[in-house]
Amino acid sequence: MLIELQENYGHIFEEELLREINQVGTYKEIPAGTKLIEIGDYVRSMPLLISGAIKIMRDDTEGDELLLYFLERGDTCAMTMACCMGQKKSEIRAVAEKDTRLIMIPVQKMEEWMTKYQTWRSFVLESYQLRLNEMLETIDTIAFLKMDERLLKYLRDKAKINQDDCLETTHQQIAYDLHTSRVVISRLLKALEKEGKIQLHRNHIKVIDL
Amino acid sequence: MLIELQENYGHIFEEELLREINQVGTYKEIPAGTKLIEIGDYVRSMPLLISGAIKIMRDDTEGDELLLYFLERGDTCAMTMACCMGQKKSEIRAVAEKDTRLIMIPVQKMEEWMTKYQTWRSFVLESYQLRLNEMLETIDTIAFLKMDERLLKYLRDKAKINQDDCLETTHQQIAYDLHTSRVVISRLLKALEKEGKIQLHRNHIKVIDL
DNA sequence: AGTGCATTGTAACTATTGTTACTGTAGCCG
DNA sequence: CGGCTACAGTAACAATAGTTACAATGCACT
Repeated sequence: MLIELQENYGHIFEEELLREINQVGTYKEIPAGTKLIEIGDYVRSMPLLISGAIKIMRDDTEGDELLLYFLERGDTCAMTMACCMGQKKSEIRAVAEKDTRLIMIPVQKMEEWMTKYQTWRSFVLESYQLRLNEMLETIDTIAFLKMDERLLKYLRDKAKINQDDCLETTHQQIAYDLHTSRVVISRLLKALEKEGKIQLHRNHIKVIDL
Repeated sequence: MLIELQENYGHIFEEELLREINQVGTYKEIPAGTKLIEIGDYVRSMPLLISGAIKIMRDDTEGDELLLYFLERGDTCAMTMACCMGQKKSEIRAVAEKDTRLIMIPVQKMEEWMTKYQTWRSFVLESYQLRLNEMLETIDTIAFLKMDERLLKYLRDKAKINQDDCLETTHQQIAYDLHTSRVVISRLLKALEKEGKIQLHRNHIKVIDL
């Protein structure tokens, strides 16, 4: 674990903090599709991502859901921090988008380090800033874009996160992420295929030119 | 200024910090309607609200705009902090919703205090958490609610913020805040009036029962 | 090979929201 | 007073998104 820590966080944390993380953190390998946090969960530790990607979703009580953003290597979940510190229930759902490796840090430590390490403070603050900006971008997307543009952006983002032109997903899954219906997605995907931007197959979509 | 500081922030900040704020902060009275921050501005100080309310808007380059949330007494603007710390341009626009009194703190101090005062650290972190949750609520609203429900929520929020059943605004202004067209708002307001929930007048709306 | 299920394609229709266009009216100002 | 402007009411229509219903196809499993 120490080597992976060095590689991914060596440039931002000092030696001593890295050693502490190594001591109290729990290394985990998460297979794609695993649910990490459910809405209403009490969260007692925060993740530091080593590799892979995590999808953060918002759900409401009616079964509506919506993709908020992805977390990647070097990211942590500001929402989770907010929950930990505030002793609140989680407002979001987290699902591994790909096979993911991460280190879990217990809440107590993360508060302790806030006083102890300048670099940790900066990291936490910067994470909040990043997340606020991601949330802004999400708001832009749903407020200002039409469904066809949102779908395009979704496909682009997904291809980038997975570093793969071939997206393994179903129309229904996309519909859930964008909070619309399967039929609408099928319709728009078909239009994109006719424009030559993608190729549709069962259970996967090949990105040609977005 | 010290008295107002005591009243509004006395219970969260220690004496010494209050004195420092009193020294370096600039007290300002802002009349309703004043534009505080425009998108693209470089921000070099953060506000601590004493009284009144500030409306935070998101704009894009096409002239689209959308109300994000209101700031009230005891609040500060996490977006602004994010800008200050990151030396970035503002992503949002801030306009005084009512006559507002606030204290402006220069960036350098706010960073210095992060190391020096435990209470300041907590305040900053808590502000980020509050703002993240406001953003989540905003996302819920635009993603899951229809325009008539969004309008209802808007009227409720506005009445609460202004502590007044009589909202001084125009249909066009509401349309801007909700990012839709004036005609749509007029239509929906008329429906609410028929349901007996509001009374429409020129330049103001009387809230009866929401 | 045949059954069953998940996935996709498509048509037809409805609902919601956005647009255009025109009218009326209140209030301000010369 | 007359004219200007901002605000509000409304109809008619267009565009977008959501819904229902059903057919077709691919794949896993027996």
